[in-house]
Amino acid sequence: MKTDLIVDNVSKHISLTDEETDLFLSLLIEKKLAKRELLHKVGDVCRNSAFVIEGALKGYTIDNAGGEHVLNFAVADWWIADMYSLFSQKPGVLLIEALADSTVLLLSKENQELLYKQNPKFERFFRILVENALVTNQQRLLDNLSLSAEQRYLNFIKKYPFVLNCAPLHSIASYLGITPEFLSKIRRNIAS
Amino acid sequence: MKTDLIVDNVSKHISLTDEETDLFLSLLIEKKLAKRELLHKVGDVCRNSAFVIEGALKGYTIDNAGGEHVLNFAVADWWIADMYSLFSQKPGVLLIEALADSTVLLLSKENQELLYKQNPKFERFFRILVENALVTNQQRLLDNLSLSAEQRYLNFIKKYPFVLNCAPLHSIASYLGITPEFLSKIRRNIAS
DNA sequence: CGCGACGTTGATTTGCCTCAACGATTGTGG
DNA sequence: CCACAATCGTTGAGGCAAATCAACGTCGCG
Repeated sequence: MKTDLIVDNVSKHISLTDEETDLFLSLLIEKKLAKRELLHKVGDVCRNSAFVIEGALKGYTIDNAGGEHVLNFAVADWWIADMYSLFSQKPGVLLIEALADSTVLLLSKENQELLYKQNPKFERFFRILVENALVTNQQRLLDNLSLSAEQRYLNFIKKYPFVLNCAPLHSIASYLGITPEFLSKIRRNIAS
Repeated sequence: MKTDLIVDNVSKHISLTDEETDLFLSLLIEKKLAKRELLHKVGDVCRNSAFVIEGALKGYTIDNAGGEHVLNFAVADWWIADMYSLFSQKPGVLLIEALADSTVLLLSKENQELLYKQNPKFERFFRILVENALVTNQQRLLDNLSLSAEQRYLNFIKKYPFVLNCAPLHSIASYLGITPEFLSKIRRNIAS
């Protein structure tokens, strides 16, 4: 199991002894996903956080009219889950799907709670993780309220250039809150 | 100092002994704000979380064109801060302003860190607080991506009816991502 | 090979914005 | 306690950003 990435990820916010690292790693399960495979679907209770080792995923909803709305992407070194469902243990509202063949490490809700009990450091780590996610989300909300579609797209490719390589354009359009057709027109304008 | 409200708020997520409650309360500072007074402004480093005892506040940005964009409201029993600045201790991006004469309890960043060190329960409490804020934010993002302005307004008055009483309509319009004029027209349609 | 997913283009429509103007409140200095 | 200004909510006319609809070429894949 490739564990360097996740150990580094955790070590960015808390420092672990060798024993703590071993405990943490012992609670993870590796899972491979084929392109288009679902990690989570609407109505299921989300039992795991997923840390991406390789590949890419998207979290999204489907509205009454069948339209897809992308809440987030996740690539290597990112965490993803249906957080509403994970935190509340109620049926989830998201689909989480692999955009390419991917490998993730799963940490179950029970093991996460176990970590919290065993060592407050882990509670600290996940607090910081969620804090950062919240700030990123707030900034995205403000961007959606204040910027044009073209400015949002330019922000996006500056902030997440690597996502351009693994996510189809219509998913990026959905993430930005516009139609694929309009994104196509934006890209034409920028190119010229 | 009126402390029942905040003790209840904390007790929703963790259970405290009398000593822990006393410690927590001893770290709070009461602050009164007049209508239009700022709790935080752009460029300042945010040094406190604020818990609202009475009144109402809004957190917002001002764009290059002078337009106001409301990120969030806070009424009694809610927490508010420039979270980007609070977490990173870098200069903030938000204005936080009292919509009416208000009373808040301030918990400084240092005291918050002190609580974390003294007792992991508090780290747990704030983790859960941020988790809930994140989920609410994600839902709002999805609503903005998938619903019409009218549907967002109807959602808003259903979810936060009490905010209608204390926030001016142009701030609510800004929160919803529309102009005051258009909100006015939506309200006319709904009334008929 | 043939089908479905993807990205693009053009024509048309629409949800929401801009601008300008108007009463009704609120609040504030003289 | 009044006069005047500022804020607030609303209305209508006109405009624009982005959606919708329909069509087409390309590619990867079963």
